[in-house]
Amino acid sequence: MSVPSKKTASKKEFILQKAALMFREKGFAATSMRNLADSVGIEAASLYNHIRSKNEMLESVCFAVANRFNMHMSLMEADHQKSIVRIETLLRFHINQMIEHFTEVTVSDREWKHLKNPALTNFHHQRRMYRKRFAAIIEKGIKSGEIKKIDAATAVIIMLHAVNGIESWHRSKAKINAQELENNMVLILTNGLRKQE
Amino acid sequence: MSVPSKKTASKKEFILQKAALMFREKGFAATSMRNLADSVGIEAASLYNHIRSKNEMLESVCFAVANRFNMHMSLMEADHQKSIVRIETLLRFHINQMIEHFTEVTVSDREWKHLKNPALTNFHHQRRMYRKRFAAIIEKGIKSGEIKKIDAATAVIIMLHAVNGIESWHRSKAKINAQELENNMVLILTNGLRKQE
DNA sequence: CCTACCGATCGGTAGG
DNA sequence: CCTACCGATCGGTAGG
Repeated sequence: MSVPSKKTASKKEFILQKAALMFREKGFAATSMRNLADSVGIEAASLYNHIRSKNEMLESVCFAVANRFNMHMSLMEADHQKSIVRIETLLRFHINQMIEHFTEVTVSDREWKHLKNPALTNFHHQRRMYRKRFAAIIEKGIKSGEIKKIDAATAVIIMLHAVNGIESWHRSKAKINAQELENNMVLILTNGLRKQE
Repeated sequence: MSVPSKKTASKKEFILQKAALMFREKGFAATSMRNLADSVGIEAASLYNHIRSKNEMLESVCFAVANRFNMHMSLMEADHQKSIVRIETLLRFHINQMIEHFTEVTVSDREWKHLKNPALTNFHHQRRMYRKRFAAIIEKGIKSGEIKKIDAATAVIIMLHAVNGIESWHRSKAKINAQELENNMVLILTNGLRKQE
């Protein structure tokens, strides 16, 4: 049968999950199809009944993540809010995505450079566009006087990278809960560390 | 001659520089000794007259970086200053290291998981200790009332990861200069985004 | 989903 | 610093 049954469809999902886990733990290049097959419980050759190539799996992960962020950005742009509220909403979305889809988001962020063209160029372009849209929101807040006069592009890269710190939180033992983490991050990034007199 | 001459010593440095560049661009696992040999201009086998193994080169890079950060932390602990000043000094040091030693610092941060034991355990331990010392400085500032009551561990991971954003700045075309970047980062991270009324 | 296998490439060594 | 080569492993295919 060339039409995939429900069973093979979910098996493909299972393989993609395992692949994402290994890509995060060992990196894309250091993950072999034989490693992956072992963790799935089949022979390496059998993987190719479900997926086309190692690279196709990376594409699945990266674009699934990119789509979610782009969708959210479009939603936010349509709903008119004060800039400071939008920035806080964006931050909270990034934090939530990092917690709820930890493996996928981390793989997408760290391993996308191993994509091949045309996926590589496409992904890179989406990434730059997303940051431009983020910077535009901050610039609007500067013009309206809600936000300090800072370099918007610098603010964006700080926000986006700071959120990656959740990786350390994720692995930590004595950790605060997710809600506290979120509130602490938003507070530090929007209001800073220094106590106001 | 078993004693290396000045010439072979500097050739080793040259190889290590090229290796660091490739580790950053393609990742450690995706860099082959033949790739590296090509960029150095010799045969792959000849590399082994200068270095012992691929992994040894990664160790050189990672521990050179770790040593610099640990040294600076010890210097700071000896020089008594207000917490907020210390945090700002730490931040500026991280930013400067990221700019001045961009390749090495990035490789150390992103590829250290490919180290083998005992180097892996050693490096991991140094990393955790560094973050603890950083957190202790923040906690002292909270107790003295200079710093907001936030989770110190969260503040540390935000700072350390935010600084990695310099990678994006480094690749950017229309970029602000290094001093502006530093000042913007320190301002945003210590005083936040929101304009005070 | 498996056995059997492909050509390519890997890190590294022997010997000069 | 090179030629020649090692065993191991890579992503992927043929054929059932």
